[in-house]
Amino acid sequence: MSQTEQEFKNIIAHCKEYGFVFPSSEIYDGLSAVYDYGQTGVALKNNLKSYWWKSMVQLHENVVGIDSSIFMHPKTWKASGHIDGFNDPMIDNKDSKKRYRADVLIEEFIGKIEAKINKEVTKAAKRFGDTFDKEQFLATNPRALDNQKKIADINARMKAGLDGDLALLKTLIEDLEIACPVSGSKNWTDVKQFNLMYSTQMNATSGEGDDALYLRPETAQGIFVNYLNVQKTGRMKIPFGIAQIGKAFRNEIVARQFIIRMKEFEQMELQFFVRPGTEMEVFNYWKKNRLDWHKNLGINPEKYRYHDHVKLAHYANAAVDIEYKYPFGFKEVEGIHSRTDFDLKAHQEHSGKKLQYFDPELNESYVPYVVETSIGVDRLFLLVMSEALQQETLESGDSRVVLRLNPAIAPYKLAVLPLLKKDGLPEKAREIYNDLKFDFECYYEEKDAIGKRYRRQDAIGTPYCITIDHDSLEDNQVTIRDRDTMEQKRVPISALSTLLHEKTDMSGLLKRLG
RNA sequence: GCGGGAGUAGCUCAGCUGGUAGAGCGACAGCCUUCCAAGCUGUAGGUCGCGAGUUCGAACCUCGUCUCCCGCUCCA
Repeated sequence: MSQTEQEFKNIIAHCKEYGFVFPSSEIYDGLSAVYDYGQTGVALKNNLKSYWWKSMVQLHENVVGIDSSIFMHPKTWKASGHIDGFNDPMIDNKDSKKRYRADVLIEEFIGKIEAKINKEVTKAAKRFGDTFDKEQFLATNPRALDNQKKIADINARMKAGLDGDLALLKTLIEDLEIACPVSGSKNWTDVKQFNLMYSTQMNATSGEGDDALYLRPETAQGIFVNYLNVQKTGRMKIPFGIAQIGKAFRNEIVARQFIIRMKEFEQMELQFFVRPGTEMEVFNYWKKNRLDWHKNLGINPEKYRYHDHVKLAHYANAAVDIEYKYPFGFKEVEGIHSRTDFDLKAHQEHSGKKLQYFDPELNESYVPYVVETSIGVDRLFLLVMSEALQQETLESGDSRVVLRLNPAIAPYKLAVLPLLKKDGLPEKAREIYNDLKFDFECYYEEKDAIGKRYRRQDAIGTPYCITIDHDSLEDNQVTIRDRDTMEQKRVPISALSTLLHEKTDMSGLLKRLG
């Protein structure tokens, strides 16, 4: 096993052992590509979400948040293109074990016939010279006519297949004698429909038909359909943004690599509405802003890179990914897309409702352009764990495992530890705990030797431990121990609150964003 | 879905050519301890993934099945 594989396994093991992430329904052997967050995991995750939400909504006066439903009107997904784009008929070649989209195979075949026709046209054009009339040639040449008829036939049959009967697609592929580009064989499996969206139904009594509902495959559409509601009720002026954090569901054919690709996952998305023509400027703003946000967490900047999309999705005119170097290589953690007016226009058409904005400066109405930033919470979580989890060797020769989380996102801000479990130390410690718990996530622990307790806190990333000893009873001071340096110093109990606020508050992290 | 690997205590694993389960760490309770995984005593926890078969007898052999991990498409 390579070192990076080992590193990755360590992270997964650590996540489970210290209550960050568990396989879903583990007592039933787990559920593939579904995970649960445990007691420490949920705290870290909530803090990450809070960091994002505050940096978006609280720090931008022209950004507001919403929380839309997972269920949406079925037409939403028709408009967004997910019905067409997320339902693929797939076919496997039994020899090469490769999987193809059946419609793509057939379209490639059609492409070949079209190439033949074009060849004929070029040949004829050469022969006839200037007098050549392409339209007339196509309408009269027997071979060209024959090929055009073939294409029409294939298209008709493919449409019939795509509209319902998948067996027709297989027959078509067999009739056309399409071979696998890899193995060259014509040994195909049956065509199967892969629905990347999970479906359920609206009514308790029926199972199909017009009642079909989908679990949203992205949170973005919930923002688009609410764009006018928010704009009007919030009296928002372009440019403005709507932020949302929520679950999304995708039935990935291959979903793996721990929480990198899950069937149920969480997204944090901002859709930013702008005047057409200004989108690139805004795109570049968010491109920089988002990477700065990541770096501000204290993540090694060298582990980040941008990945500009060359091939753009149908809805985008610019796209960039922020990638992080996970133990198994660079992977996308966040995407920034300039989506043009694709989504709003589509919803306008499908709903029949105008989704325009009247721009008082221009004195005209238009459908705004959208710049989106979309980050996977779970990927961010794994990123942070990968970055923070460190094993270090101490001067004494011992090793310790320490989770160097930024204090603002750590599950616990401090642990309150009586040095001994007697002589009134626990009572004094409880007193301090009960005082601080209103402002900070505190962990109280009196079992085992103090060193052991320190290490346990290191493993879950608690930035500070305070220890109450006999002197504390007299002088009202405690020892505060720093997770990263392991240094200790004596501070008055009365000074703890101020010190901890300063070191662990989210506002400190946000202020550094500027 | 296909190919490859693997399922034994909370974790890491041992368990020989079949004789009804062990270690280390961890957990819990107690004792002792004045600051970095110390020591001592005790306790809990496993129908060996599940189901059949072979056998006097299966963690081990055979078949089936489930799940996880790694590769093949796409993406947050």
